[in-house]
Amino acid sequence: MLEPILASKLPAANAGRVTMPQRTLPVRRRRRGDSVDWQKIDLNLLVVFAEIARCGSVTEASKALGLSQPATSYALQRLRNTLGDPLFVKVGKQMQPTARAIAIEPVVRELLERIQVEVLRPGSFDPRTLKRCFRIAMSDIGESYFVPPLVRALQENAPEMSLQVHSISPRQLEAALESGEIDLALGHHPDLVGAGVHQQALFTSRFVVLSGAQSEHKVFSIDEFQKRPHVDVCTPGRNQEMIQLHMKQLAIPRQVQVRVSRFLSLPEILKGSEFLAVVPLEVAQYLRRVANLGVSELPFESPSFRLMQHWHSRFQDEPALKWLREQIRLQFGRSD
DNA sequence: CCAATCTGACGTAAGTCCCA
DNA sequence: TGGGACTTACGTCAGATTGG
Repeated sequence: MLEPILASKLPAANAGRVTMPQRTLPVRRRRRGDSVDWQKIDLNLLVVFAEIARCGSVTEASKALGLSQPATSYALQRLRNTLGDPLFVKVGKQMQPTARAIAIEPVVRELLERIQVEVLRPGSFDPRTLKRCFRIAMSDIGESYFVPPLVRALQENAPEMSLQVHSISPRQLEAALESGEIDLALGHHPDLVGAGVHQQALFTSRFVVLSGAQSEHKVFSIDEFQKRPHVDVCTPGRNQEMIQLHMKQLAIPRQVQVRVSRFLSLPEILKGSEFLAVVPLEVAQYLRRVANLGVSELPFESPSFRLMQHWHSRFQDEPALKWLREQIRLQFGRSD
């Protein structure tokens, strides 16, 4: 049995019932260099810890855990002895976490999550039967390019899974990946290089000129490119900024007469007009297919950019997301 | 192999503390 | 002062270990 935390051997006259000790529990301190006694640590204690931290109450935690309140309290006592810290102290009606509890809570949560995903679930993953909704962030045109092949792959291999596309500004992407609001971000996101973010390059792309008539398959001279009126697409993504900056650096002035926020606005503006638009190759190919627009090379060397898939390390090993990333790599990945 | 013993977790009952 | 919340002693039980 564990040593009782409190010196509570009672006088016989007290008939076995204890006088309550001081509120501040004299927890046995673990000395630096003490080795952990693995025989005393029990993962269930971490589950109890996480639940008390979540509820701020031993009683509420015990209800959530399906234990009696004393059993939960006893579990907390064992964890206190193991870690050498009170972990929670009663402040008013709440059990407030100590500094140590605040420090270890995210670690404990991540551990429990990983155990659930990597230890308890593996082997049970079957894309044919798993019901899951994948949440992917991409641009409007990204939706048109990435989603159709992805939906076909899902229908073929994972009929129970569904897809939700989110439009999230580049600045909020990292937080959305970290919180699990989205599972994956697809596109050109050079800023998305946070410590916890993993990435995989799918392919390299470049910019081309989109014009109103499909017959217009020529290479524009720099003069004509500059003379014709332009439509600029100002999407929240980074690649439009990149090409606009590139042309500025090359000192290629253009007459930008229209600025729009979506690629999908281009067909109606370009059709039958003199307007030109500089867009990524995949966007141009898509719009040529659906709207009979003309696609030409730029009259100067185009900068290139890489289309990637990004995800957070928290979900690096989740089987369903591993499977999804592999499907995306198979569908869109190509060595350039 | 089986009975005795040990160990540890849980529930009950009850004491204490704190706040409204 | 009563009620809610936490803690502890003690009894019980189940699983592990030990010894014949």
